[in-house]
Amino acid sequence: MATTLTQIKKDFVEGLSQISRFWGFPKGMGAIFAVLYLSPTALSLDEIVERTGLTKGAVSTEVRTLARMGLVHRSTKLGDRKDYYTAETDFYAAVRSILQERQNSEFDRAVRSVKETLTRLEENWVENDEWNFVYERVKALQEFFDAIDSLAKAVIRLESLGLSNVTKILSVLK
Amino acid sequence: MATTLTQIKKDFVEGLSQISRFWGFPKGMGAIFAVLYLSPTALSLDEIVERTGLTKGAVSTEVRTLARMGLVHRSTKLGDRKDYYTAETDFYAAVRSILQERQNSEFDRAVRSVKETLTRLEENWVENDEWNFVYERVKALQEFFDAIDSLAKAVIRLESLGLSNVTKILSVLK
DNA sequence: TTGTATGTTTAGTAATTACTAAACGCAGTA
DNA sequence: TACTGCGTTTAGTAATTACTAAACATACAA
Repeated sequence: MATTLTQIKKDFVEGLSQISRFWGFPKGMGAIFAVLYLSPTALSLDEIVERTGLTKGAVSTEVRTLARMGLVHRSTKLGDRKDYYTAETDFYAAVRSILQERQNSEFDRAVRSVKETLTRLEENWVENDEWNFVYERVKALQEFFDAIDSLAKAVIRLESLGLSNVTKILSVLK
Repeated sequence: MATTLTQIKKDFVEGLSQISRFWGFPKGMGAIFAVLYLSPTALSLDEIVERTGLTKGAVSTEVRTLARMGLVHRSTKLGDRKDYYTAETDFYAAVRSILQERQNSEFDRAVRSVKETLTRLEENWVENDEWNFVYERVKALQEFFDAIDSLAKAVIRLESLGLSNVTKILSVLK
C-alpha cells in the first residue's frame, strides 16, 4: 500500500505530539501546532477539533497557551465571528517568545527563591564552618542561575535569532 | 523567632524541588540534589532517605537517574558496603552531561521522526501545491532542529562551559 | 425577544506519573 | 549454613495532569 500524503501528515502530527511531551507540554498541544503548521490556510477552532480529535474545550485552552507562547497566532475574518489560527513559522522568534514567557512566571520565581536563601543567610550570619560552606554553595548556584538568566535575556533581545547568529555562536565555541 | 540555618536549608531544599518540577523532573529529585548539595560530606542512601523524607525505593531510583545525568556522583569507602553520594558542583559540566543524556534517548528519536517524514515525502513525491507546501514546512522544521542539534553538540564538545564561554556568547550576540 | 453560532469555564474522569511499603537479591559475616 | 546490612525491584496507591462532556456566556441575527 502506497503511503499517502494524508498518512504522512498524520504520522507527522503524531511525531510532534511526542516532541511536545518531551519538552514537558501536553501532547495535545503538539498535535494542535502540527495540524496548524501543515495547513496552508488558517483554521477555525472547530476545524482543529476535527483534525486533532480533541474536544472544543481542550483545544480552546491549549490554543490559548500556544498563542501566549507565540507559537500560533489568532486572527479573524471580517464578517465572520470565528477565530482563526495559524502556526508561527519563524521558530527562532518562537524560541524568543517562549523564553520571554518562562522568564516571567514560574522560572523567575524559582530562581528568586535561591537568591532569597542567599540574603536570608546573610541576615543570619554566624561564624562557623557549616555556615560558610552552605553560603558558598548557595552563592555558586545563584551565580549559575544568573548566567543562564543573562543568556536568556540576550537571546530575547536579539531582533532575529536566525541561523546566522547560531553559526556565530558555534564559531565562538570552537 | 530567629531564622535558623536548619530552617533556611529546609526552605532551600523546598525551592530546588520547585525548580526541579519546573524543568520537568520529579520534585523528589530536586530535593535529593539539594540535600546533597548542602552537605559537606558524602551521604549514604539512608541518610538521604532521612533528610528528604522519601523512601529508600524512591531515593534509590532517583539517585540513579541523577547519577546518569551527571548531577551526583556515587562513591564508596573502603571496608564500607554503603554507597555514598555527592552533588556535582560544576553546573556547566552538569549541563553538558544532561545534554548528552538527552541527545540519546527520547529527543533524538523525536527529531529523527521529523527527518523521516521528510524522506517519506520525497519517496512519495507528487506534483501539486499541497505536497510542495507540506514539504517546505517540514523541511524548515527539520532545519531548525538541526540547528538546535549542532548547538547542543557544540556545547557538549566544550571541555569547560565556564563563565568565560558564556560571556563570549553574550558578546557575540550583542 | 428568542434563537443560533461561536468560544469559555467547569465539574468530573481517565491516564499518567511519583511515590510507598514490602519483598527480594546479593555480599559479606558469624 | 543461616543471618545482617545493604541496594533494587515490584506491585500497588496517591497525586497530578490531560482531557471530556456539558453547561455557560456573549454576540449577532431574525
